[in-house]
Amino acid sequence: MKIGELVQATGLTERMLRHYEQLGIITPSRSEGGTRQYDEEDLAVAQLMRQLRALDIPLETVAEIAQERSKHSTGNSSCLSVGALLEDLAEQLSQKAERALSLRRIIMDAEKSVQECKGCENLPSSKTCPDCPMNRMAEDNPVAALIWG
Amino acid sequence: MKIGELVQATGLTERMLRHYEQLGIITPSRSEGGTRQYDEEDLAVAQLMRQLRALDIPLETVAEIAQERSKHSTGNSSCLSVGALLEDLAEQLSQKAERALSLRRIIMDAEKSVQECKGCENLPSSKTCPDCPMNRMAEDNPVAALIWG
DNA sequence: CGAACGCTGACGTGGCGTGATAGTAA
DNA sequence: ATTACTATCACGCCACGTCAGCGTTC
Repeated sequence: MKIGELVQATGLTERMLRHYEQLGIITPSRSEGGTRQYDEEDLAVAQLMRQLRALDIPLETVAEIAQERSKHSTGNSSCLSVGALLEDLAEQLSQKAERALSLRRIIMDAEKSVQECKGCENLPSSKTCPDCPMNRMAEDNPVAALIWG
Repeated sequence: MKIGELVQATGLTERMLRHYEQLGIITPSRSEGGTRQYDEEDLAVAQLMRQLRALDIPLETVAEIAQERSKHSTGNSSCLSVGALLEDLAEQLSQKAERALSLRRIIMDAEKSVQECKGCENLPSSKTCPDCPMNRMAEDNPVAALIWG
């Protein structure tokens, strides 16, 4: 498929696809005339890029992984290097997932507390609503502190 | 505590803390002379910021949450708005966690496949190692396609 | 009183794109 | 006629870094 079709299929822009190519991430073959010819694997990688970008994985990180294999002359040595890069990335993703979930808990706890202000007609601040449950919540929930600060 | 102590305690920089203040995220009191005085809640929020930034949550998103309460004159109305913002963020975090974990699976699958090249002395590419398991893997694992492309 | 620390304000930087334009080729 | 190519330059956003020049704190 040509670049326009890939744009349709992925929602990426031509600019992005060419940029990724410059970084060695997607390397389509070319027609006689120089037109990029993307295959199914290129499509899969392009879609992968959307996921990676949605997770704010830097293009450089991806580029390193994409290029590592070709820096080696044996399967054995490339396997070791590439494996290390993949493990790194997997570890980062684990941490992100963990962080996201733990933060989510904190946010939902804070939200529960916020809901208790339903129906309250006081001006919401520690001075104008001294008995508000938010006052205590802000002491041990940072998100509550953020809101209430 | 003064800004220097907060820097020690959080690993953030002075610049970041002042920036967060400009956005209304952390609002320490001031001494007579104008020096920022951070309390325990400010510390908690500063630490929260590290988590949020590690997850690439835009400062603007955090700033909106931090400032929403003060835009309302009753607990009831602020509760509704702030609650909605918190739910949004919680939802985003859920999605991030999901994405991260699903991507992690794909990466680890690819890595498993990569490990099979241990001990291989061929030049690692589809042409020079036609029977390599990577050839099949690249067809249904986008990360494998990225490496092998 | 002086060294260390803090303040504001303004400008610079790096990552990640976006867009525009121009001229050519498929 | 439409689409794609190279190349280049500018622009913009975000989250800071950096520096100058001056005020505060201990």
